Amino acid sequence: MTATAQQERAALAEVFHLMGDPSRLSILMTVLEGARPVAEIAAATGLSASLVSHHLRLLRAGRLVRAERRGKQVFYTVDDAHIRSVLTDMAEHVAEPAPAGRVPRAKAKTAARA
Amino acid sequence: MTATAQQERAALAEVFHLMGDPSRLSILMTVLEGARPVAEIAAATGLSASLVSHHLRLLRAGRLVRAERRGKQVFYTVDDAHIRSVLTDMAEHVAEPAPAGRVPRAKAKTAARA
DNA sequence: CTAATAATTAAACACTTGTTCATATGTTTG
DNA sequence: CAAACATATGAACAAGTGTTTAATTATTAG
Repeated sequence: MTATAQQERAALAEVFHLMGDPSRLSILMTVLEGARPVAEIAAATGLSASLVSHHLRLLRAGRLVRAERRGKQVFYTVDDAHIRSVLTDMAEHVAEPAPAGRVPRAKAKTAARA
Repeated sequence: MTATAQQERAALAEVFHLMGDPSRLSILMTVLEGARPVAEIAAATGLSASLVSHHLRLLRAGRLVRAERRGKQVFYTVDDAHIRSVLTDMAEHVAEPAPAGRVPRAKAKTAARA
C-alpha cells in the first residue's frame, strides 16, 4: 500500500472520529439544517456555549464545518455535501432492525473462576 | 425531539465511533474485500491477532461485521452495504484538496494592543 | 472611552479507550 | 487422550478525550 493511501486512511479515521461523539454529532445535525450561530447551536443541543465552541474548533480543523462571522455572531455551516449523504446513509443502517441472530452479548458463562 | 430520535443519534454516534479508530478502520477495509479469517486480517493490517480480535468484538457488537466459523478459523465480513457506500463516499470527501481558504490553524497573533 | 453581548481559549479533572501481555477457549489432527 | 493451531478473553496500564469552570478576546452599543 502506498504512503498516501495510509495517510488517507488516517484522515478518514479522523473524520469518523469527529462524527463519533454524541455532542459533535448533535452539533453537526444542527448546522446541517442551515447556518447557525454558536448560541443557537448551544440552545438546540442543550450544550454549553463553551463546549460547543470547543467542538466546533475540532470540526473546523477537520473541515467538517465552516465559520462565517456576522457582527458579534459566528455562523457555522456544514462544509461539504458528503457529510450530508454519509449521515443519511448511515442513519438507514442504524434504523434497520437487528436480524434474527441477535447481537452476541456477554458470554453465558456459568463457570466459577479459581 | 422524540426519545427514539435521541437513541438513534446515540447509535449513529456509536457506529461512527467504531469507524473512527485507525486500527478498526483498517480491519474494516480489509474485510470489505471479502471474508477473511482473523490471522489474515492481522497480517494484512500489521496488527496482533489479539488486538484484531478485540476490535472485531466491538465491530461485531456494533453490527458492522459478521462472523462465520469454518473449521478452526473464523471468517469476518462486513455486515451491511451501507458501510461500503459510507466509506467510499467519505473517502471522496477526504480526497478533496482544501479550498483556497486555508485551515484555520493556530492564531497568527502579532498584535500587542495597547 | 466603558458596558454588554458573543465567542473563544486555557487549565484541570474524570473518564474512556486502545494496546500489550498472559491465559483460556475452541477445533482439528495424531 | 494430548498436541498444535486459531481465536477469544482478562487484567493492567498509558494515553487520549470530553467536560466544566474561569478568564480572555472580539464586536457592537451607549
